[in-house]
Amino acid sequence: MNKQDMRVLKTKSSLQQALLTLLKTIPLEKIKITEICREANINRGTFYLHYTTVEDVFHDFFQEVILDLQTSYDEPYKYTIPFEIAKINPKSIQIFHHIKRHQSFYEIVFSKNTNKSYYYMLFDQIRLNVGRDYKPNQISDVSKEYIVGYQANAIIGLVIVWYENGFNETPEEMSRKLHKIVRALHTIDSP
Amino acid sequence: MNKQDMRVLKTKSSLQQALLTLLKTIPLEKIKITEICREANINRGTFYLHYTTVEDVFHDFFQEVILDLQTSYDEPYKYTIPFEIAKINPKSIQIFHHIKRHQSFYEIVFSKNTNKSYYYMLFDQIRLNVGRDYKPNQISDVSKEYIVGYQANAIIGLVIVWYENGFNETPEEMSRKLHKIVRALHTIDSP
DNA sequence: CTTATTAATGAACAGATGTTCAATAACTAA
DNA sequence: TTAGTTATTGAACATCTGTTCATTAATAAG
Repeated sequence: MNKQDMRVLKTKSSLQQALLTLLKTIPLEKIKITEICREANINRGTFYLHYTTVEDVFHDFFQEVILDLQTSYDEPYKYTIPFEIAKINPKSIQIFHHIKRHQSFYEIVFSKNTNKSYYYMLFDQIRLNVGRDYKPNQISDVSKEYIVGYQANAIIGLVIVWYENGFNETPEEMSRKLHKIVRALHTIDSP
Repeated sequence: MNKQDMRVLKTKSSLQQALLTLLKTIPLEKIKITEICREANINRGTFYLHYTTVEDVFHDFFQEVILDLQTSYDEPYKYTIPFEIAKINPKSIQIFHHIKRHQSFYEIVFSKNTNKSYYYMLFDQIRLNVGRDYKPNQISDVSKEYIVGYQANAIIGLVIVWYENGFNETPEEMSRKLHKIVRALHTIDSP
């Protein structure tokens, strides 16, 4: 399975293209290996040479989406160093633009029928970035990883509600919400 | 399919018991319908009379777990009304005790290979309770559902990190962490 | 206890999965 | 261009899925 081999590249891209075609009419979890192979004109035995499940093929795509997420997240850093989410211009929170851009992918990510691997890929990437903003000893006796996990999944919670509402709000509106919540949690109700 | 019929009850409980037995050695997503039926001495055709997938059987169990979650969540309310998470005694945050009690279930819930339906059941239940603590106009221009989604999923974020660490910390320690984070987010960094 | 109802069974089916194999075709490096 | 490597193919296999059906057995209600 030489990755340079043109035959391998061709086979993989045929399968990926076939998956995209099928995804327009069939939900991911209902797509059979047999069906992808039929659509791609690839022998079923060949499929198992490269992938083991239909989701494996989807995984390849998702890598690119995650790359775009990182680019989006890096955006505001270009202008604000150090990064403090509570003080930044909400317009520069680009994650919601990224999600809206890949809406059809994220509908799969948040669908209750697909497994959690894509959710965790998203979670990990956001944790990476939230961790970058972390200031040591922010909260005494609570380790960084828990605070980061808390904050990263909170953002995803916002996105899940957005997803449940059919992604109706604009990305700008969502950025504003996040900005307001984070600011509020830092300012209201102080003793 | 009369739900009163003893035969139905017997069949269902046989299948449920068989699932529990198999779960001790095989992960949920690898358990085949054929295997449950073999273990339960139930005809495969009968299985389809009551369930459609292996996960359907698991679902029945999970209902009971969610019930226990609600009971745990209700605990502190008995003593503190109105409920304010930032001011409550961390010992009375019972959710982590609940999860530790059902650790083997939650290992399935958070496994990256199972689908998101159990995650969402947990999320919904926590949202229900976070929503109960909600004070109107907490954050202007951000609707309740988004704030609740944010906070509920944040708590789950904490649990995911706990899960990743093999549930090593005690429930008391986790309650303390949540308490500290919530308090900190309400008190530090105020202008 | 009897009877009408209905759940469970076993058998059968087409289709999908996961895997293996020798034969063939396509590719790379020389 | 050629020779050697290796990906792809098609065929075959056992197993699992999803569904249907007449037959049998268990149950609830009178």
